[in-house]
Amino acid sequence: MTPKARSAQSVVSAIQPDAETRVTNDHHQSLRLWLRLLACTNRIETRIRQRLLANFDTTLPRFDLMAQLERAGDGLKMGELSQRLMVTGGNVTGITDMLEKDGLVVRETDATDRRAFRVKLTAAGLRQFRRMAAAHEQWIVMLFKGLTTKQKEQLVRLLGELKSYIGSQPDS
Amino acid sequence: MTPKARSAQSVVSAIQPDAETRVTNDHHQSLRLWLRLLACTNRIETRIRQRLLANFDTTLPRFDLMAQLERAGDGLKMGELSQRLMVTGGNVTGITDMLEKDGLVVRETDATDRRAFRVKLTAAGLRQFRRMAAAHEQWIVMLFKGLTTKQKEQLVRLLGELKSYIGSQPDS
DNA sequence: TATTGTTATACTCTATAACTATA
DNA sequence: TATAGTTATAGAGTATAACAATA
Repeated sequence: MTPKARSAQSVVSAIQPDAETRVTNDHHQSLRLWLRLLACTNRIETRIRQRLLANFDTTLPRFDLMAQLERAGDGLKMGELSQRLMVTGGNVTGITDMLEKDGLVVRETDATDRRAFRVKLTAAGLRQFRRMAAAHEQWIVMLFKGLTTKQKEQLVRLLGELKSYIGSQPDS
Repeated sequence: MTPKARSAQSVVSAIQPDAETRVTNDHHQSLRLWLRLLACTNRIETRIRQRLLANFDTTLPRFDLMAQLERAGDGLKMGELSQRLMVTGGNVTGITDMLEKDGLVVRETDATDRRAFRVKLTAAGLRQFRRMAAAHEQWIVMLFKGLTTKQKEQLVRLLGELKSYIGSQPDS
C-alpha cells in the first residue's frame, strides 16, 4: 500500500548565516517551527495510516471519503466529494469504485439529474465507518496524552490563527 | 506530478455523543487539535510542493535527499540516505537515479567498501540546492508571518513537547 | 454550450522480494 | 553468511485530457 513519511529535519541545513545574505532570527524561528510542525504531523499521520491498514485494511483517502459521506447524511455527488476531498474527479471515481466493490458505498442515480450520482454509505459501510472512527479517536487521544488540557487549548488556538492567516494568503 | 492534499475536517463526524459510548471533552479536544494540526500542515505542504514544482521542477523527496547531502558535507551512502529519509532502499535508488541523470548528484565509489557508494552533490547540485533552500526559507517566512514572535515561540515549545511524547510511545 | 462523471494515460512515491557483488 | 545496493514488480494516489451522456 502507500505509507508515507518524510525526513523533515534536513532543510535546517538551509540556515547558513552569511555576510551578505543575513539570515535573521525570524527566518530561523519560522523554519524551525515549520520543521517541527511537519515532524509532529508526519509522525502522527504515519501511525494512523499504519493502524488503518493493519486493523481495517484501508487507507486515509478511503477513510476520508467515507467520513464525508457519513457526515453528509444523504449522500454526495461525485463532484461534491471531489471538492470536499480537494482531489480531482478521476480520483474520486477510482476510490469510489474500490469502496463500491467492497460493498461499503453505492452509487444511486440522482432523480433530478440523470448525469449525476448520489454516493451513499451502505449499512455495512456505515457500520464499518463507525468502528473505524471510534478506533481512530482512541488512537488520537493516546497520541496526545502527553499534553495537558491547557496545552492542547493553547495549541488549538495558535494553530487556528495560523490556519486562518494561511487561508487568507494568495494561493500561489 | 504528485501534489497532495487531504480533507482533514471530515473525521469530526466521528464525534457522536451517545448514551453508551460517551465522548468526553478530552476526546473532542484531542481530535479537534489533530484536525487543526493536519489542516495547517497540509495547507503549507501543498504550497511548498506547488512552488517547488513550479519554480524548480522538483519534488519534496528530491529536495529532502539533496538537503541531506548538503548537510552531510562529505556525501552519504545509499543506506544512510535510506535511514535518514525513512524510506526503503529501492526508493533511494530511484530518486538518486533521477538526480544523477539531471547532473545534480554523483555516485562515487567508496574506497573502503567496493559494494558501497558515496552519493554527493555536484557543484551544480549544490548551487541549485542553495537556490531552492533560500526560496524555501522565504516561502516559509511568508506563510508564518501571521504569527508574532511570541506565538511562534509558544508553538515551537508546545510542539516540542508533543513530538518528544509521541517519540516515546511504542511504534504500533 | 456547459456540466457530470468516466476512461485513458502517465508519473511519483512507496513497498517487498529476488538478485548481484563484495565483505 | 551477511551486507550494500539494484532490479523487478506491484499498488495507491495524484494529475491532465479526451470523451459520453445529459442539462
